[in-house]
Amino acid sequence: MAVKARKRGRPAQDQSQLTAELIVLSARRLMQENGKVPSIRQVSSVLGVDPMAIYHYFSSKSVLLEALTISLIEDIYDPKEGRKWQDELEQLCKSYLELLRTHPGLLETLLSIKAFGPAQVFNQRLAIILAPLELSQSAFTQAQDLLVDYMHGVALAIQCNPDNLSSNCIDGPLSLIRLGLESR
Amino acid sequence: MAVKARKRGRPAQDQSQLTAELIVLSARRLMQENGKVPSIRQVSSVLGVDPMAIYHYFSSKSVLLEALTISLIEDIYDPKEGRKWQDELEQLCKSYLELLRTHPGLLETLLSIKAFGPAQVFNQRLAIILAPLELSQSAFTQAQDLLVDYMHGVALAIQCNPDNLSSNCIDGPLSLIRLGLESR
DNA sequence: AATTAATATTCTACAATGTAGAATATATAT
DNA sequence: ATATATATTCTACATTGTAGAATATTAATT
Repeated sequence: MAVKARKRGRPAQDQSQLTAELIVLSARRLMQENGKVPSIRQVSSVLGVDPMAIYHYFSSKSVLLEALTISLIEDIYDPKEGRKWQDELEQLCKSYLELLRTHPGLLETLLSIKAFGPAQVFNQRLAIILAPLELSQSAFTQAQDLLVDYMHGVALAIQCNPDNLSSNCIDGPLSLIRLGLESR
Repeated sequence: MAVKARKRGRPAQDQSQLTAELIVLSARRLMQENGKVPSIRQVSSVLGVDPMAIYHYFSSKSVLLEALTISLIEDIYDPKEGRKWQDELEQLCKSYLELLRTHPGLLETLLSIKAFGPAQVFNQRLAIILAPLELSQSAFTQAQDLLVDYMHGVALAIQCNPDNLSSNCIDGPLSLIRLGLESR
């Protein structure tokens, strides 16, 4: 039997309602399954709904992708007090990378976000981790800029070469950065 | 008067002939003018030719973009002997960035290229520049991996935020990397 | 010179995509 | 009871990459 086609117009209360969260969740799952940004039609299809229904909740696809991207924040490693900053740094970086690796195609969205997104959270937590080093303002900013852009570069490389590259490829470069930081 | 529509079939000898180079050149110019990867139809339009004519020279759009990307190699800074490695490094990085900044949308193509592309040239010239430092094999690879991926990350950031960012944003991070290298 | 094959091109057409705008059915407010 | 707001489907369009066929010119073969 075919899935019963929904009627036109606002659905009755017993009918399942669409929500922004549901849409983001479906898009996110599709993204992880297929390794790429899904089309609006694909998202609407798994929700059993007309493509245009999505636009009641998100004014455009890029707005939906922004919401999706912001929802990834919760998966970023949250540093604990009183551990070696070197280890914390590695964990933060790898969780961030893992996030981007498992959600390919979001980099450009992420970098275009004006609001408080994953990149800002990364920077914020990086600040906490590097605090014990008591770097000068400028030295800290240098490290921050270097690290976050390096992460994005690696994420892109992994995205374009998923088979040859893993998150471990940052180990060497990270140790070089640590060296630079320690010699301040 | 309208541009006289070309006849179907192979053109006579006096007619201007299409070439792979001409196509790449047109695509490249369009890319710089419009700040994004052109559609096949746009390219064919400035060449006064049917879209499908392009496919006689390139089997797919991505193959054309690869050719375009490889043609950018000639714009990468070629380091001179006997200068300070720090200055040469900066020049190499900035020329590479400039290249990517003026040809937005090629990053993914660039990173997918199996053949000898701009990224390989960057790495090669980096090796020449860093030679005087006499780094260990592993230290050198670390620096190489860090730098090239950092460049790509910055390029992406600039691409997503062309108004707020310039090539100078690498100055701080570069000095941190130099510090790491000098302490080897 | 005649015929055949290769080459360079246009033409037609299709599927996928984002999304504008209208129609419609239900819920809520007045 | 009526009007307005809300949530949805329907229809339609422009853009894009590109497959496949038709066609005109050139080059190779007989």
